[in-house]
Amino acid sequence: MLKRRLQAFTRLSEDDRASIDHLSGKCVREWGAKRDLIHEGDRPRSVFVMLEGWACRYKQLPDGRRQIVAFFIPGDLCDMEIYILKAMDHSVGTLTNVRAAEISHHDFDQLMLDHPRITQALHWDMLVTVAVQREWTLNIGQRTAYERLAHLFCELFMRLRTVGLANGDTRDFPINQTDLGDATGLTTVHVNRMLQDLRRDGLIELHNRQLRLPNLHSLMDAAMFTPNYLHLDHEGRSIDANS
Amino acid sequence: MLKRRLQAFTRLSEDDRASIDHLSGKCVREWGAKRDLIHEGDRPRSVFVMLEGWACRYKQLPDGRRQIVAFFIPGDLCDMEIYILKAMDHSVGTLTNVRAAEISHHDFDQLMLDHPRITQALHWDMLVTVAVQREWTLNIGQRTAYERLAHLFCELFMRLRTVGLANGDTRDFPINQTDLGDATGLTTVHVNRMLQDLRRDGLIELHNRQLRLPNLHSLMDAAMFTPNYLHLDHEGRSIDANS
DNA sequence: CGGGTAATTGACCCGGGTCAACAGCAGTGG
DNA sequence: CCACTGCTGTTGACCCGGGTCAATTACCCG
Repeated sequence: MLKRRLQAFTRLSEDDRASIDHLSGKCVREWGAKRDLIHEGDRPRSVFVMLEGWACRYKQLPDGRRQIVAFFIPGDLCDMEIYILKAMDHSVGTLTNVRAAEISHHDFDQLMLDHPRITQALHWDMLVTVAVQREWTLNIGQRTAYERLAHLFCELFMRLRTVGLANGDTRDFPINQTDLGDATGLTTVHVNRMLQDLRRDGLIELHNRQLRLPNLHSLMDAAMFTPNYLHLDHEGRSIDANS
Repeated sequence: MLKRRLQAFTRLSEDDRASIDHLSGKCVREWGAKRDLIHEGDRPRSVFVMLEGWACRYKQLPDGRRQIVAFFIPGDLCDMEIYILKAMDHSVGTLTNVRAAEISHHDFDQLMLDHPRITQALHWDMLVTVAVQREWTLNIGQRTAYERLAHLFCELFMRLRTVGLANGDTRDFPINQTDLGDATGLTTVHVNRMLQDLRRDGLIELHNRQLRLPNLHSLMDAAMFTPNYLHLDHEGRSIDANS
């Protein structure tokens, strides 16, 4: 999956891909839902490559208010960068059961030294991560509740496709309404109501942890979504319309 | 200023500092207030080092709603990273008159090649930028209007200090209420009212583009501000209480 | 069948938005 | 020196998107 994700940016050699596979299989661990992989204040340790399940970065205020600031889906890297820093400024927690590969800093550094194209792809990955964070700031700061949710669905829909977790116009989407609320700065109750509106308008279908977007174009319009900030317009990109 | 900022992270050699000074003086340009240095959709060009004045990154929705996603103050770098990407996903505009040094990618790459400590410091800078972006997401997503503004003041207050733009407990603060609103996801009217509340509570004094924080500790409490996400706890950090 | 999590609903409320007018003040030109 | 313009800050009246609280329903899953 990581392979797949990086190849959205650049072509990797056989050798590059083999190295990624090797590291991704070296130390695989599992977590249940709602566990912390690492907590704010901890010293950053290893790098994780998400293999299965969903996780998130989140921050919390002293009184308990919680903001999810990013979602991790399979193929995503957690915190590769952070290891220069002394302490985590946020937590990473699972949302579902998660399988992930833990990679030591040493192995990770070595990977980058040996594979310049991977290094470049990782740099791209970091830039995209920041771009997404900026888009979230816009999303929460300016869009209405209805638009925010629509936008989030568009984004995740596209991201899931680029790592191959696509099935026509539907995707596994194992996120509950509380987490959607924490990600969009809304309450569960209001998320529920807006989902109903989105359903009524024929823009989403969401049952049994399955998300179907029957009319992606209209949804994008409603969300004022443009995929430019995901920066998928690169040589290695596999352009396959809807799979 | 850039020097100063990077030295918050690591000690630079005489030579490092000289090179930064050299590049920062090489091609200095000026802009009036409310001009765009670069606009969403443009191909990223050079790197800018802010020398004087304030600028911001912002994004806009098709209907005109505008979100400032970051402030640039002297010493900040704009878009050093972006040049791998094909098109800007946001704009950079001035808020006041601005003087900045424009550095070509070539010169910039060369600087990094020749000065590993600078490279590392720039990497740190990028990580801090993302961390700030995450904090903004939390700020807008979870804090109330009053808290949001309080938090913004704390953050900028500290950042201004680390680049030496400090004068006891007061700082130049040339930002109008509209921009404060665009940065916090609030309307001008409401910003105005919350500023009045903050003044009434003795937490801020803001006249004539001068910000004084007579009781920083209480303001931080009110904002639930912790400076951890600025990651200033490094070897090179100049620990000077309040200057 | 029981217990736990997630989704849904209704009644009510409030933080913050909207709209529109007005005041203060610096700059500019006559 | 003054009228004019434009920007920024301020105020008041009113409204609405979204929050709060609390109860209820639908699902799992063992």
